[in-house]
Amino acid sequence: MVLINGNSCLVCNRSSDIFIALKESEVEKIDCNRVSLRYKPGEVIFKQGAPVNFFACVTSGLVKLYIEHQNNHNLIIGLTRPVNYIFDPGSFFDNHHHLTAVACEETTTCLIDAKLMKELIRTNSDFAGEFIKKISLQSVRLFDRISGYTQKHVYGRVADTLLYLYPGIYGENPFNLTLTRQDLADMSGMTKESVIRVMKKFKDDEIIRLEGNNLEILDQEKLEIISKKG
Amino acid sequence: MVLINGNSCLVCNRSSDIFIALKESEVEKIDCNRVSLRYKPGEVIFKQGAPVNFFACVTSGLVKLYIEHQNNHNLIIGLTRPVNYIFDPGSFFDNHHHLTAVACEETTTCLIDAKLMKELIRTNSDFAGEFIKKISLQSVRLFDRISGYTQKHVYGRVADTLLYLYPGIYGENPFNLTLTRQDLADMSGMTKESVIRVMKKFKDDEIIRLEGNNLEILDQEKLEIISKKG
DNA sequence: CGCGAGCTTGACGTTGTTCAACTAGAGTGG
DNA sequence: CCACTCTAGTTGAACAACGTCAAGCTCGCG
Repeated sequence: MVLINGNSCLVCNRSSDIFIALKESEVEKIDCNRVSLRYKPGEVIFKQGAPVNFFACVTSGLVKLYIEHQNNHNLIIGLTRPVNYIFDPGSFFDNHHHLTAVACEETTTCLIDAKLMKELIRTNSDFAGEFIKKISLQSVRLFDRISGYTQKHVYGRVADTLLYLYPGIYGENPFNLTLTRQDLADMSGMTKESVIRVMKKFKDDEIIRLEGNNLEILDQEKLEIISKKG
Repeated sequence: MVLINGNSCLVCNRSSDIFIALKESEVEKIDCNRVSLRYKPGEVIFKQGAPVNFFACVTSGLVKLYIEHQNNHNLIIGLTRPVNYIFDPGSFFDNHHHLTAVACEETTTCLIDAKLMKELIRTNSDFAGEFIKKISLQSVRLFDRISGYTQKHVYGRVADTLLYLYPGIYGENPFNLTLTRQDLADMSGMTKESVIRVMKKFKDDEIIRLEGNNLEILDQEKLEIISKKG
């Protein structure tokens, strides 16, 4: 990873939306206590179990957040696209990460000293409110996704994952899939072989078009039906 | 449900621990804006999809929180024992419940006007901080449980559930199981038939003692091994 | 050119669901 | 006080879904 501290937070058009709750003097404080870094695909931003030293704000690229499991079977609980802070609930709970964050593409993040963020939360209740909203949003999304893990069959789960990818993560429709098949499996709670088989079925049924890593959702409506039916 | 408004919050020994962040005048405000109700087993406290009108604090009994699913297959994401607020992230996100809360035993709750709570969060940043901590704690617990849903086999999942019940939910060891087999299934992401079969195996292996709804954990250590191994 | 990582495919076996039948106990009404 | 109904729990058999394993493929890179 490479240090690339650029513009001040005050003029950065990549600043997070939770900053609206901050006064200019507070943003300046953040500017003085941040580091901007560049990560290559596969590089770890923070690791489950490690103490929380900073808050990371993704300013470009794509980051996967997952729970590590013994036998290489991780569970990806979400992806973070710019511009967004990575909200690991462990930051507030026991000061240890409960998630691992890894760059999936060439990614840049701003790291901000955790003590400063916590102080701002303690002193600025509007900012605290924004934080509560963000954490809640993440929980709600998690609810939506996990209810599928146990209840739905593989087709429904892959459909869920594809609908999460577009339009949520990749904004355009054919898009270049920067996640591996294993990542898709870890997002859906299944094996990569099953992902491949389901995707092949979707391709045969002309629900998607897939060539290598170029993926196009052809029939979003049908995907939604499959997602609902399980 | 029956109205049973009792003592003032100021002298109630059942007040939630997040109240430590409140000034006396703020607690008094809450006291004026609350209702205490009694629920019978099976009664709904709030329902997924409904607007958030109040915050519920469980003062006695046991409450299950679940995500509703089409075909009667719910997913219980947690249980709430007194004295604790029920933290539905929807309260902060879009003002609609994303969970259903149902009493499992004879249960009493204090309902507090949502507007007041939100105002206190907005004006008292210590209180907001306590809220963030609570929501985070809930998320972390959820992480621990959901990672098991997709990765573990039925034995590991039931072991998880039993270890969550004791000592977390039922404080004493033999205990009277007030949850149904279906509830255990909904907590473990499986069918009630499978729960019964697994529990029978545990019984045969003398890991638990089970007579009707009287359950004793005989070998907690072995349960932990099964939980880890999956 | 050869190596390795990621992807794909097929055969096979296990796990856990489904379905159906049966039991036990609690509540109800004659 | 006894039939009745209803719900929760239990058991067994059959089947399908999905994971496992093993082999082969593709493509980028040294």
